[in-house]
Amino acid sequence: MEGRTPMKDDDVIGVEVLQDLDPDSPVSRYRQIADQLAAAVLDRRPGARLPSEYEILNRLGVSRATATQALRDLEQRGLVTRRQGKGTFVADPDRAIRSNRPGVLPSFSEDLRAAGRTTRERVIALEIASAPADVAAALGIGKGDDVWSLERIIVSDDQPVVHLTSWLSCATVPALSRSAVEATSLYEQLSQIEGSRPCSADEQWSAAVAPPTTATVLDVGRNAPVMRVVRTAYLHDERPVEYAIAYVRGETFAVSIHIDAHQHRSRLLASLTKAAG
Amino acid sequence: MEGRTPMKDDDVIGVEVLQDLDPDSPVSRYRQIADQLAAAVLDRRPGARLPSEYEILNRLGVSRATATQALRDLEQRGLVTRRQGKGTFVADPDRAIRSNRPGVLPSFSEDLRAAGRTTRERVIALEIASAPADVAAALGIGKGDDVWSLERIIVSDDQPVVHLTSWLSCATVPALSRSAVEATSLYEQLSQIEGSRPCSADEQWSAAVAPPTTATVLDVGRNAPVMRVVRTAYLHDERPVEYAIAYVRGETFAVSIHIDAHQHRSRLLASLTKAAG
DNA sequence: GAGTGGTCTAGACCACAGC
DNA sequence: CTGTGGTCTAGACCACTCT
Repeated sequence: MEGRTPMKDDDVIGVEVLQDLDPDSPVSRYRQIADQLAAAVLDRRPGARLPSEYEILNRLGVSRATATQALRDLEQRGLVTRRQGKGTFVADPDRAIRSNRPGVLPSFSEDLRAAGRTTRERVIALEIASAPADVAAALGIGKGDDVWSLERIIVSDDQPVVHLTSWLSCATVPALSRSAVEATSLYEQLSQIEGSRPCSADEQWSAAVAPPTTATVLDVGRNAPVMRVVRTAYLHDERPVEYAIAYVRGETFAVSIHIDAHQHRSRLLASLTKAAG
Repeated sequence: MEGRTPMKDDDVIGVEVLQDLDPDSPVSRYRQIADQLAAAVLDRRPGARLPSEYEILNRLGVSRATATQALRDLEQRGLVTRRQGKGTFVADPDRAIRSNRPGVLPSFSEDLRAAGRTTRERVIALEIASAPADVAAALGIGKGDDVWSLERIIVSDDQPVVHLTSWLSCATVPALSRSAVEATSLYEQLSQIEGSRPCSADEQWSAAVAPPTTATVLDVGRNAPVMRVVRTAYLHDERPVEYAIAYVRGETFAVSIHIDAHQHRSRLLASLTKAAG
């Protein structure tokens, strides 16, 4: 329809951004719509308006339920907010969910790049070791079994920010090379080994003092506060594939959480961001 | 089958738990179904099976979309996981979302109680002060404007765990009494003042060393690591109502995050839990 | 093959916001 | 009033899992 209230072009994402759907795509229709809109959202300022459900269904010839599902998908990713009677609008980027790439787990490097920082990874050591008790328990293998032990530093904007050690069962991940990890990333390498792509992860973030070696590597004082992150990553069938302990410079980064009780539902997003103060 | 929890035949939530819906209720049908199932889920062990969509629609006479929406609602709260071809199952409680109570923001006390600990709140000071710059900026008021300053300690299992200071604009919250806050909770009090119920919040968790007064109050050493939490709580119309800075004993509690890339979607839950190690 | 959830259609009525 | 999202119906086809 023509004749909308005069508004800056900047504040509206028109239906024109939507290309016809690919009927042969394995990707569902609502997902194709959502992905197109997600790309458009990135350029826009918070508060910009998205096409309404009816505009989408008229443009693409889908049912309303499909248009609704596309917009709800974006809402769940934290990219937009929806208001009854008003419309769908670009959300505050601080409140976006960590990874928007489907099926891919966010890594520390990704978090940092999402925060607008450069990243570089350096492998300190990659070797086969025998699993300590805590590692064996987390990976569901026997104590003393062979595991890859991978120690890395993530350097961001020329400052060492994360010191992390990962353990992976040699039974699950037969081969791993230092050059490949340095060239791409650990998760990238795992994705290329059939069936060893991590699909979910549990992380625990707590405050701690930097252990001596970490303090040296991160170039902080002996009793410096750090975020201690314990991560277990799982395969599609819930078998653990990676157990990692990371230390993040405490004064530099924080976990941001947004809690939303609108609409009688608690929603919760998180991202690694610059710490306040 | 491998799965982290073995399953018995009797780990089934039958359709019998579902009572007929109240057609006069202002609560939507899918929400009534979800709430009934949520109550049933609490008693069950992870892995227990929920009624299928078809069992629900046959039992209650709703359409399949409504049954689907109920189960998807539970999935978004982190209470269940759904698997194509298999069914819907009770999720690991560690992966549940922080607050399951609709429309209510989780507080530190709630987090601790959810972790199975007792809590007690003690008000150290409640007074009207003039807003410092950072508080004024967060609350969207002028520097020096009148604000409530509320300093509290949360004691859990006879140990001081959280030291927090909240600031609230006197313009938004005209009255506040020490006894009322001690008897219930700050958020409970705010809920009873028309229009001052917090609906959403941003939190930032970072690692820090305990400031001197906090170290004394929490009974930790001078350079002890703590979680520094900065929270801004918002009303329904997005106006800020509370700005708070809290310090949580670092070695005791952690933020747990679960990232799920199943089904081409990143999902993210968080809860305050006991720290590992 | 039977049962499950994933997706989709083509309608419908409602509550809410803004004019 | 119109336009928005919230909810709902009564179907449908599909992909996946298990037997």
